[in-house]
Amino acid sequence: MRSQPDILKQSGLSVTESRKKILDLFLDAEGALAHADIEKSTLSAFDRVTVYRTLNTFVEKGIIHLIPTTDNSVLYALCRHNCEQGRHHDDHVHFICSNCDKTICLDDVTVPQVKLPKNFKKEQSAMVVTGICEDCK
Amino acid sequence: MRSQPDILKQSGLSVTESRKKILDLFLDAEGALAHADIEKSTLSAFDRVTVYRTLNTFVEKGIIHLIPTTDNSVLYALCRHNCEQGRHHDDHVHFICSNCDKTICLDDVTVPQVKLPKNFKKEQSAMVVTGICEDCK
DNA sequence: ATATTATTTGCAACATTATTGCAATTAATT
DNA sequence: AATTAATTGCAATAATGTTGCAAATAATAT
Repeated sequence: MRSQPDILKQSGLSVTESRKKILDLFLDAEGALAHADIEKSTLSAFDRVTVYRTLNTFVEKGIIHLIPTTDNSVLYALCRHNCEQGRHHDDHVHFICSNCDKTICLDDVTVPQVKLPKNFKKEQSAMVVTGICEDCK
Repeated sequence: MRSQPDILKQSGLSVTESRKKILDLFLDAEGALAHADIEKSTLSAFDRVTVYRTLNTFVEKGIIHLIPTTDNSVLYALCRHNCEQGRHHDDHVHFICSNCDKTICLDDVTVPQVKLPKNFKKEQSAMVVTGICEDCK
């Protein structure tokens, strides 16, 4: 298993306290994290701005990916598979539990292909399923 | 074709200027609208707060539905099919053009079923495809 | 190991987006 | 037309996100 310094170096990033700590949170998290979760977990050890910048950097480098939501929130989750900068192999379904509100990456459930109307060209597709997760059942 | 007063009355809502106007915008729109679009289109005829409240009310009543996005934006689109309060038959794929940024409801493309892991219970599912739309091709 | 260079961080200020209470207005009901 | 109920606008507040710049830290070269 790769350590945070490895992951950071592989992405060409300086290894800093905040990046290590935030990456740790993702490695430990079962599901997705929001900016607010990270601020809470780090007990404001870092400035809000640092958290924003770190998350953006991680997305750019393909360490984490964005998850679609229907409210005005931004959710991030680790790219478990081999994502590269820019091109994500983020082809799994996301599950949002309507009871505990956790967002879980269903890494083994692949987003199915759909046939688009003529003259539409697909780049990426994402799928979000809401319902009751295994823990809340 | 139903007029805005009909739609509003059927949902048990008072017929007001702002609701008629905002509903009109959705009826005319080809795709999805954001709060900002509505403020722009109404040229600030209504207070921002009214727009927020109207959109929330429309979602509650099943007149419009939310579309998942990966940025911190909230997108709304008309429920073309027979949505009821609470239960949406919002089973079509949404397409976001990465060139013109428009969001289009692909009413004829149904969200495919996926098999969830054991102990997950599905309620709703949504799918968003990004790419180049027919107009930008 | 230390000095230099490059990168990152924190602070302050600002911008945008969203929410709440309450009085005034408008719509629905009698 | 009068009464009641619902909606709106305003003001204040909260939450969320961005930018410039100096100080601090990490990476690199000596």
